[in-house]
Amino acid sequence: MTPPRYALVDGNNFYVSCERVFAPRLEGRPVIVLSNNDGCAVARSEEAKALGIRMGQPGFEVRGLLQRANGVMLSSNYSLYADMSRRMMAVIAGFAPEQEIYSIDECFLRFAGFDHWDLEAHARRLRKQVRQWTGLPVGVGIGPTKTLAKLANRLAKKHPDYRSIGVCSLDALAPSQQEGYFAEVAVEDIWGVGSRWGAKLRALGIASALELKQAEPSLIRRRFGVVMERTLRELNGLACLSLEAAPPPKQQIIASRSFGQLVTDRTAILEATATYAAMAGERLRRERQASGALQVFLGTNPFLSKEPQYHPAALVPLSPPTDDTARLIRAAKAGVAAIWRAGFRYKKAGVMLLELAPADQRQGLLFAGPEEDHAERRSRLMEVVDGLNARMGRGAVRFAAEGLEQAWRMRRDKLTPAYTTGWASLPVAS
DNA sequence: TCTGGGGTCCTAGGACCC
DNA sequence: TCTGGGGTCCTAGGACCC
Repeated sequence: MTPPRYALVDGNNFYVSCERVFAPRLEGRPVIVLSNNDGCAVARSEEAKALGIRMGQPGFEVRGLLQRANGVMLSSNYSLYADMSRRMMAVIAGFAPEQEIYSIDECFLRFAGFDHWDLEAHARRLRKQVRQWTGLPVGVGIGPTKTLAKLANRLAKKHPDYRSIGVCSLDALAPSQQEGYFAEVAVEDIWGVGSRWGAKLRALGIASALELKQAEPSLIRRRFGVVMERTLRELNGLACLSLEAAPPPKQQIIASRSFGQLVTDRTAILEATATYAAMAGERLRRERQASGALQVFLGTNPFLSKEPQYHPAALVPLSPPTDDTARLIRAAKAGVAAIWRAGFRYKKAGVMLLELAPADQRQGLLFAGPEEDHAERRSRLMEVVDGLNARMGRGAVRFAAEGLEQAWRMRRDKLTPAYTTGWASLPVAS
């Protein structure tokens, strides 16, 4: 029996593709989707890439270019992408016994005991099905390890030999053919090699996937550590990374945002951090965890180098650990009280929940205060709040501390409708 | 005017202990 | 002439991912 095969399936230009499903006017034009606060490009259509717009490039830098090319700039519509992702992942799940959802637009599949299958043909059917049922284009790469599946996926999407098919299986290639392709892949395009390591590898004369594959493992281990050595071994077909079908419990939860405008007002900071504490709390309860410590952090705008900079943080212990938004907000306020200073223009604030542990294994207190006596009622209250917000939209029910006006909220000037998750925004076919 | 947010893992070094 | 060695825990920083 041959060893298992891995596939990596991912959505092409995922956020842009999600938008295009519901807005045919975006077809054939340069389109970019901006990060939160309408900051930088996080997704680009092929036409936008052809214009030279880079990943992470600030929106204001490309506005003119995009306008001249009849292009479109959109705010990110995260609830739309999350919903489209769920649909896409569900369709893909029907094609393999094991699936690891790796990010909003990618998943790994593992095929063990599929010796007599034509996985490439299988992947083509998968691709067609996803397109038909969700409207989303995906690419598929297949290989004996996750790293090789990633590399094959890259070929499937970028290489002229594969682009039109959208599927690439390394198994279909003779070793010499594989080497030819590997030689064409830049070393920083390998999964696990970023720009820093890429530069260091190049300094050692290792510039392509082929050269890393053929490098001396002990040298790589010594200079780059165990992670890179694993990458090297995976490139050589030795599976070092397993499929994680069930996501491990989170170790920390972060909720943070940049402000729409610079903030000098203490009340605004308090409202914002209360809002982030509530967001983090909601995620915490969804994970069925409780937090033993909360950290609040603030920051000025590091791009304004002439302004005084201040990036404080405060850690507030939560004893006993909690998943109650009211307590998280109280802790966040205490944190802000400790670090807030007048005279700075703040750009960003956030809340981190740390020391997470399963909510049902919380250690009892020897001397329980009135707080604990109410724990049962509190957790029922939070359930109701979460339920209402899930049904009626985030913020339908919220704590007064989060503020009403929320003038500090991030910019989302170019937001598309909630096509799939809001009744009022359902597209109408006529 | 204008530059995101949310995560993980590894390593080195210091403190502390025996 | 000449200052041990090893283990654990914690933290900060650096790298990576999407």
